[in-house]
Amino acid sequence: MKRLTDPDALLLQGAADPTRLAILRQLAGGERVCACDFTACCDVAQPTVSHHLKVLREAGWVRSERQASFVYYWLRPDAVARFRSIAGELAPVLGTPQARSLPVFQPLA
Amino acid sequence: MKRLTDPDALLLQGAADPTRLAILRQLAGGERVCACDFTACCDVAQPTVSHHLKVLREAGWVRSERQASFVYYWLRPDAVARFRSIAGELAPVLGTPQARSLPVFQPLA
DNA sequence: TGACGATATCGCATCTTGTCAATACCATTC
DNA sequence: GAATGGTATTGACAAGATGCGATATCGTCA
Repeated sequence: MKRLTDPDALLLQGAADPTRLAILRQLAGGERVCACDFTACCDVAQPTVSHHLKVLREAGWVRSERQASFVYYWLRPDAVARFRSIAGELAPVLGTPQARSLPVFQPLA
Repeated sequence: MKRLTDPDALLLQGAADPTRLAILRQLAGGERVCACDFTACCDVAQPTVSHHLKVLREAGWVRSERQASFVYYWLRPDAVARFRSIAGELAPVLGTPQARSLPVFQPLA
């Protein structure tokens, strides 16, 4: 398989899994979420959650911090910004109604 | 692997490859691009390009049309809109103007 | 210190993906 | 029809991804 040297592809690969996307969505509010709270929503075992969190960390999506015996995760704003930037790059027709109504990053409009 | 029943995860999976991301970027202008033009930019063999184009089509990213002996591909605006919508979902509070001045995204930093 | 709960890592089985050579398919031209 | 050039499909393989049980590690509390 081709090496994922492109950090953008790595970022996208990080989000391109149902479990990880669910994790990201649960983090989308901006608050810190305990690792123990992902096990419920994702319907996978604890080691699997831990694995996906590691993938997300290595892809640059999240940071984590230990507090007592719990580990809290939160979204990295720069990762979200990069993701929105990629979305902006791919926009061919900037005049589509959907695109205009979205609160997205528009470089130099 | 968990089934990619989530169409959003499928869309992200479609873009989560260096070759496919390069293809998408080449289509970002909005014009139709001949399949023969991807072989050069992507540094992969012709069957590989054809395979990736099929993946992109099945993920909903592109449409294609045959003209004479050439096949032209173009981006689906609704796919781009959906992608930007996902980006919007993931954005926490994240002040928009800040996104433009963020340093280069470094996953492992 | 020992027990306990939360999280990470290891090891393994299984499935999926990326790649290309060979080949088939399609449209055009001779 | 035969030849040609562009594109898609097939088949095979290596590498990677996903999942979980078992186990290790970490922090807290008694």
